[in-house]
Amino acid sequence: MGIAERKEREKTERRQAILAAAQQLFNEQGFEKVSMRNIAEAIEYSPATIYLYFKDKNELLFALQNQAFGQLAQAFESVFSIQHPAERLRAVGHKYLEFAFEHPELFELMFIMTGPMEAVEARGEAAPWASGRAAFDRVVQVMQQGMDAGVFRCPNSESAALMVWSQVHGLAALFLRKRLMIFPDDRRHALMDEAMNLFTQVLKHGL
Amino acid sequence: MGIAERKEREKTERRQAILAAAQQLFNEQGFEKVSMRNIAEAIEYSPATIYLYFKDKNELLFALQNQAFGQLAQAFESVFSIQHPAERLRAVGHKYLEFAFEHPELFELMFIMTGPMEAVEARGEAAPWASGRAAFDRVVQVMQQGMDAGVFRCPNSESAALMVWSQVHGLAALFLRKRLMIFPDDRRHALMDEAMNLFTQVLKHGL
DNA sequence: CCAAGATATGAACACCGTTCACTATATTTG
DNA sequence: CAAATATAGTGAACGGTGTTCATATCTTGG
Repeated sequence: MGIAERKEREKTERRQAILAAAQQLFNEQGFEKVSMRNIAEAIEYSPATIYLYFKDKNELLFALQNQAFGQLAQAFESVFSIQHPAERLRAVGHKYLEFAFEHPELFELMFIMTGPMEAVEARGEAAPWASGRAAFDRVVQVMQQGMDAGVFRCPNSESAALMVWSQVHGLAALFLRKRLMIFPDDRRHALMDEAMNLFTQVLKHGL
Repeated sequence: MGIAERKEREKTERRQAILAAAQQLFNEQGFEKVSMRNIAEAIEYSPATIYLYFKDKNELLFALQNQAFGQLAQAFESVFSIQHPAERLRAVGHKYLEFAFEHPELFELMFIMTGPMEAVEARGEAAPWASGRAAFDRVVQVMQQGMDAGVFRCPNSESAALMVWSQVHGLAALFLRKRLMIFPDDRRHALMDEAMNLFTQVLKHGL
């Protein structure tokens, strides 16, 4: 049945084209400009057509989010070549912030927008949101390696990873949501660097 | 000129009524249901009327945000009766998380929604966003006290406050945006507690 | 009592996500 | 090959959003 296969292939191609158009819209216009109508216009289809390939906008955002988490996990890969656990952890934090600043729209998608998570809830799978978990597991792994090497002393790699994740996420989220406007423009970045440096220092010796 | 005064008073009263209605809508229906039309309906006015008292929705949200920051700063006040700096800092973090979980809609307003910050940017004042700064300064103060007492060893109370703020904010933001769905329901809260406990532990002795 | 100013609003504009009856095309069947 | 059927796509509509503006009403100083 070569025809059925071709149809299948064409279908996923169109699905991919929709995602690509949405992705581009995200990067070039910002998440607020990503509407079903704008996406449709970009691929020269009617808005209604998108609903043949995605149940609703949340499902589309969810698919996009999964791609983004793939990219983030990819960005983490390079840190595993770093030998010392503390340096490796520091690199993970750095990669996270770097990713947030270089791809603020993907950061929105992954960590701030409610839409994709509503799709996760609507699915109600037993092991939901695998792409998010996979990215987080990279950090768990780094913590575990540090514990195994006797460098980190903590009861649980998962909670330790959550602590580190929260730290860098908090900084990135406050910045991207303009909440660091309480600081003068010229002090802002320096202050963020100081906060991060202090954190790594605290991990070593305490406050 | 008693009349002019009365007019002035009535004007601010109506402004306040609008804010109160919006506040109530926030608490009872969630931030997504707070529309100009819903607010107008609640106070039995036309939507257009609100624009006589607020330039646009962002200005209204900004006013609401300021009230929320007042409440948060208020919630921080009690920690200053705690003697030991480390315990006091721990209490600040606890208060922050408590506030986030008890008033998730106010948390949205203060730290996640883009609307209020666009109003701040539109104003372009020399010292913008004073209410946010005031709340943050409570944490700076706690850090400074710890440094003065010789308990905290860090170069700068402001960057140290930013680190602590980011830590608790990150945890609250990840939770409220449903990003902790990677954890099973029954482990979630325990894991958050562990992460917070680990952080305070790390502040003492390092990792 | 009238003119002027303050206050309020209905209707409209341009968006948004979503649905559905409908058409046009491609494929399968008789 | 023709008829029946399945697939793909869409225009128009529904109810929602923030916002603007001409119009109407009500209050007040002269």
